[in-house]
Amino acid sequence: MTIRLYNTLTKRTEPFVPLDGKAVRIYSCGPTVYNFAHLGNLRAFLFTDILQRVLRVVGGYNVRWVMNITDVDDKTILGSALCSQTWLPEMGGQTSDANANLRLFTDYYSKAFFDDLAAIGIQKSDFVAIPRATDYIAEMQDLIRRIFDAGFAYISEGSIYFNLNEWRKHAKYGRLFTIDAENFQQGVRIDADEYDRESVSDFVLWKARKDGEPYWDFDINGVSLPGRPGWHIECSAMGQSLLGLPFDIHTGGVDLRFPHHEDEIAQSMAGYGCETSNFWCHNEFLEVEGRKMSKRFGNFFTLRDLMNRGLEALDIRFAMMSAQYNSVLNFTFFGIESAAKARRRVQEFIYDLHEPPTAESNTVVNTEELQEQLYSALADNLHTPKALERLFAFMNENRPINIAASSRNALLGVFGKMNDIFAVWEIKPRPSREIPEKVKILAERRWQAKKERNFAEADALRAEITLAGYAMKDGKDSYTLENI
RNA sequence: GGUCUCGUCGCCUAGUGGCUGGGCAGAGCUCUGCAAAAGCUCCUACGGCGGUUCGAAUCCGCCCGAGACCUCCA
Repeated sequence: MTIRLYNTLTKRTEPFVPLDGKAVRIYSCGPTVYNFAHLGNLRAFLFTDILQRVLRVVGGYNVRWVMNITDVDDKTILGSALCSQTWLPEMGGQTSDANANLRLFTDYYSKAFFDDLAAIGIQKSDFVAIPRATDYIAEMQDLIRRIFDAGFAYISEGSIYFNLNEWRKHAKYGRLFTIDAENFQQGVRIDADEYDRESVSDFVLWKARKDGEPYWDFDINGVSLPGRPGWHIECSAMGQSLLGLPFDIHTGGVDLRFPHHEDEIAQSMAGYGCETSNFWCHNEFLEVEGRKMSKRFGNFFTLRDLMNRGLEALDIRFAMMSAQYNSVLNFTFFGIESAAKARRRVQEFIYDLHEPPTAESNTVVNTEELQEQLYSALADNLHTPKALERLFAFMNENRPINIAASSRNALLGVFGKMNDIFAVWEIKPRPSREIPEKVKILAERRWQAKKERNFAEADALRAEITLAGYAMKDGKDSYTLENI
């Protein structure tokens, strides 16, 4: 099925076709590993996960997915510096080698990042590579040399800058974002950078070494410029190295459109002489309890924070799918509860489909039509809310018990396909719970007591069963025991 | 100041000019000593004011309100 995606480059929703007609090459801006992933990060990663899953399952494509890890920047350097407040004992012992400290620090958060990915159902095996920026320093330097040789970079105070004024004479700057240079609000963050720049809008390609900070040697144009890469250059170099330019889809949060992605386009065009990506797809931000997530508002959460509160990662994954990726999502605790219940309802439906049919099971289901509806919703710019609506509408119209045996496998197939994308259910029979013998006996005694209308005794036994961690649910002629 | 997005049932999220979207919450019923689960039923909203139209939540205008981005925050 043809998939349509909103392309920030053309500002239109367009049918997607891989450039080489076969495999889809996706590059996603990954995390800067200076802290644990927060909800906003998760939304960005989940968006790309859904994207690549839809391309595989609905589009039938092979996908080559790369997500980078930024392990060198101001924050990671700050965090790994000697005497840093954020250095944890678990990271190991610091030495006088700043590069080694940086590695220890970012290793720690990279590992945490992979754990978080696994928790929210993103499989490492779906990536062809998860490159770390510091493993591609040579490639970045090569690109910087190319840009310099092409005349679009200059050296100042030991740093190298991209010359935007020069670049603007050759190409459009502002492909993803309407840039009105006259109206840049002056003075907010500009002063934060102590390096000299020719123009206020030039961005750094290579930052001069500072005392006590990590650095890499770099010889360019006959001079030695020890230092470290700028942020934007990382993605350009890794994208080219691992996927080749132009690739099919570049993803990231809306905030990255400018300047990060804009600069990436300029760099790659200036240095490699080619476009970066055919499609640019950006996920919107999320709000938490109606406000922008911020420590100031007390609504800033990492995945770990939420799991420590007893929330399930897959409920969070499911909740994120209740809004389309390119609209602002209001993340609330009530919303998580809603998501948890809705998710469980689907799971129960799947379990029930595995139960043996009865005499009532004679509804033949048009599974092709259902799948078509679900697929076309997802193919429509990853419209997960629409797909879920169709799924629930179907469930409302059909009870599992009534569905004919002949339809069940096909229907489970459809649910399986959905789960290949949503990845929050299990497609198998209801697991039989191992109930401790002790609890079984208590339950049996209570059932007897109840039949004898000895309710005081029954209630006492129910309390014991509850204490043991089980809920006893009475039916008409039998009861069930469930884990609490 | 510039650019842009959005205001839908208690909450969250869809939406086509006309045929009451979905989830969660809530209400009633069935069931029922209690509790829970499950099933059935109900819950007709679209920021305000004008306009276009036979008909608008959906198109146009104005207003009000919320939010985002504007040089390294996903």
